[in-house]
Amino acid sequence: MAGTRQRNKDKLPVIIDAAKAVFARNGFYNSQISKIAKQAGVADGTIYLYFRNKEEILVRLFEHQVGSYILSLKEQLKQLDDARQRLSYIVDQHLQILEEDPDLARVFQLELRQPIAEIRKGIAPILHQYFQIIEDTVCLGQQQGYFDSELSAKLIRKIIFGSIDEVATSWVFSQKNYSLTSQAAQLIRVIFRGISK
Amino acid sequence: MAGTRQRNKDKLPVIIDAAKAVFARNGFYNSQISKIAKQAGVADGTIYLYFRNKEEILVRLFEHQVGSYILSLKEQLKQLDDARQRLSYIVDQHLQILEEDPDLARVFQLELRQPIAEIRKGIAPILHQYFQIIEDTVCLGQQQGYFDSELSAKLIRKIIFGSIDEVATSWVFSQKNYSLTSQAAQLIRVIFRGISK
Amino acid sequence: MAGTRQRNKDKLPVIIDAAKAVFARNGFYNSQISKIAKQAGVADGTIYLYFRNKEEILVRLFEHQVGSYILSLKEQLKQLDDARQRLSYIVDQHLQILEEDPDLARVFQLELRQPIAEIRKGIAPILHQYFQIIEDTVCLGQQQGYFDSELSAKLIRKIIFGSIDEVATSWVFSQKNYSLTSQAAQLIRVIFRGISK
Amino acid sequence: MAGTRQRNKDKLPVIIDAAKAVFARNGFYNSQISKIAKQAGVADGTIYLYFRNKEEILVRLFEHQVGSYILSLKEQLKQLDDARQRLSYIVDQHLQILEEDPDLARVFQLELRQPIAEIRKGIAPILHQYFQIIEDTVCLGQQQGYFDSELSAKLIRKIIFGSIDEVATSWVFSQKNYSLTSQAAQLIRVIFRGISK
DNA sequence: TATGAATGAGCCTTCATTCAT
DNA sequence: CATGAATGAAGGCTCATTCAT
Repeated sequence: MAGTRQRNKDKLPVIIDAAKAVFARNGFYNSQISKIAKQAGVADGTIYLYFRNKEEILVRLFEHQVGSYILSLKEQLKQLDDARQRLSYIVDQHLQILEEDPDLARVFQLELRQPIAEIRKGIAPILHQYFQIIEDTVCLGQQQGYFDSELSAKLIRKIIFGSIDEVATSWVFSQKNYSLTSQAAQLIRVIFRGISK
Repeated sequence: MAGTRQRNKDKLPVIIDAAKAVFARNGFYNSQISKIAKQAGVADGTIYLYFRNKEEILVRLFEHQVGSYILSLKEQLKQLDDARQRLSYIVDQHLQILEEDPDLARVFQLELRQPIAEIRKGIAPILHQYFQIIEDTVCLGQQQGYFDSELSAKLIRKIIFGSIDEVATSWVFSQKNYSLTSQAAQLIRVIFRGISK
Repeated sequence: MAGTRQRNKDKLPVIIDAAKAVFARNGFYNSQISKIAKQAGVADGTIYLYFRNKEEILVRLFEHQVGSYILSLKEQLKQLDDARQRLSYIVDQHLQILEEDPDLARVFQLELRQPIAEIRKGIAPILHQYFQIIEDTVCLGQQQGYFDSELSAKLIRKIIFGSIDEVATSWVFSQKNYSLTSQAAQLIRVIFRGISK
Repeated sequence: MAGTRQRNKDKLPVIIDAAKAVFARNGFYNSQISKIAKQAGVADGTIYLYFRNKEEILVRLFEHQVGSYILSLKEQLKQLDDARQRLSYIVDQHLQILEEDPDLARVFQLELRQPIAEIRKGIAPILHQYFQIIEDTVCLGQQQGYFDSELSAKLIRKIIFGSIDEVATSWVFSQKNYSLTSQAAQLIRVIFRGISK
């Protein structure tokens, strides 16, 4: 008897957490629905009450985590007037979140890079929101006279995001025998120098 | 016509070119061996005379393109004494190669990001060679007194590669209605400022 | 709106009507229980308070419609003494009922032909009652000296039923741009000539 | 090691024969591809080298059997000048073919009645060819003055086909303890009387 | 070397049915 | 009686890989 039937519990977060763990451990391609269901303690079919298909699990996992993060990030940034402080905060938090949740880091830095149209399209809106926050912060810094106004804000965003992303990916591939956040200070220093007036 | 029958020629480069085109058009996951074989004008089984499996095609495609590039890159860098010139050259060439071959760009920036162990491991040695060239150049610049010696060369490499990579990926996703190499100058300027003494 | 919630009413006829419409529109195989439940305005589980399984819905739909028809048919036939009049009436009514209810026609002529043992067995008793009525009428006609007594009544029944059935099926497949009952007269004429003394 | 690989043998007729037997024994719905493959002595995947999907097997089985039958039927009919002889021949052969191959009879009379659009559409062209032959024969008989010209040839065809079909279906359902062809004579007599001038 | 027909393991998804509420 | 979330068995189909020719 595969467990008594659970009712009235919201299975959505349970499944998302299970998927995160399974994806991190096995990779998206090798994470069969049955594995995720088992990990979540639900039946295979139950997954499909919450998700249209396997790809959507990955997309919704991203939305779930990043969507709420963006909300709190926006809230926190309001507290800071100085664009340099804001940018610092963004980089710091980005690295900290990944370091605190290695499964999440693995899923974000590796599995989410699936070259599957449905996944890329599903992720795009949220990702672009995050890009926008960075670009807005850069623009603010330019208005405040801290950052070089001759540089394209979009290009700077690519440099910032690209740098963080590569630092994070290297850390995931490494044995994680060093702290990810410990790289934040130097990373921010280089970025600031690079884009300052 | 998807390729006339090739005879008595080495089929290896033909297959690699075919794979590049098919991967770029359909994505790795949706590029069946039979599609690649058809595009190359050979039988399905012939592919397996040259490659152990599908993953190896992607890896060898990478090795084929990047391996020879690294050789010529090393040659060119020897001609330049100034680490700043060398770094400039690296960034420039990186972007230029991708811009000149959109299929290659698509495969490198998207399809090669497969979270499949065999692919990642296969690519690693060559990729690390490329990373080493960048790090060596950074160290040289530090010795020459141009770059800040207090910064970790490895971290700087991550920033440089991460930035280029993100700029390239954005371009691939875009309608490519702007020049990729046109971004090189600003990108290099930011990097230089960021890591200069 | 696919049916407002019914309360305190016998849901059996509601479900049967819903099933008829859904079967006619989607075919038996593509008519999920959830579709029928939605159309009937009841919960999926409610269906199983009235029917053992999906097949039984089809069978009981048949019983429901044909069973009561047979009762009234027998009643009507009693009014007629002449076997020729009786047979005429049977053919007429058969076609008329189908023409008046296109959903019913579709279900009877197509969906009910499921090669599923449970369905065939469930339908058989009622269908055989109908066959018996036809055969009895034929026998009566033979006794009355109208029909050729050398012909097997059972064979004649097959010819009569087969003819009506094929005429009806053709009509269902057609765009129904002609009247089904308009074929009754000619059909009866051929049959009568065929079996008359 | 499921048997040594068979090469250069045309597996198409082998699969079709296997499908006929499996469909007859289990019904279309309960005839898994793996069952058909096993019966045919090929791998599951091999089926899909010859058929797009399960439905197509049924359709092509019909085409295979009826298509060639129609060719020979047309040939034979040419030998006969009298429309009455032709019609006799058609009915006779129809019943004889089914009686000689009980598996075929079961598939034709029961399994082929699947209310699945793809199957109905696939069968239609061939079936209509057969209908046409019957209608043409009826028309010829009308021109030759044997059959009543006031009757619609199409309606007569429905009566003829419907009658044969019902006789055949009854026989399939029966324990087959009587000869199907033995019914031909009476059936033809009734039809002739019914449609004669 | 080259072929391409054949293989068969593997998995996502559906949906009839159940049962705790 | 009624609900509808949860179940989980079942199977059609794909496609990387093999190997007799």
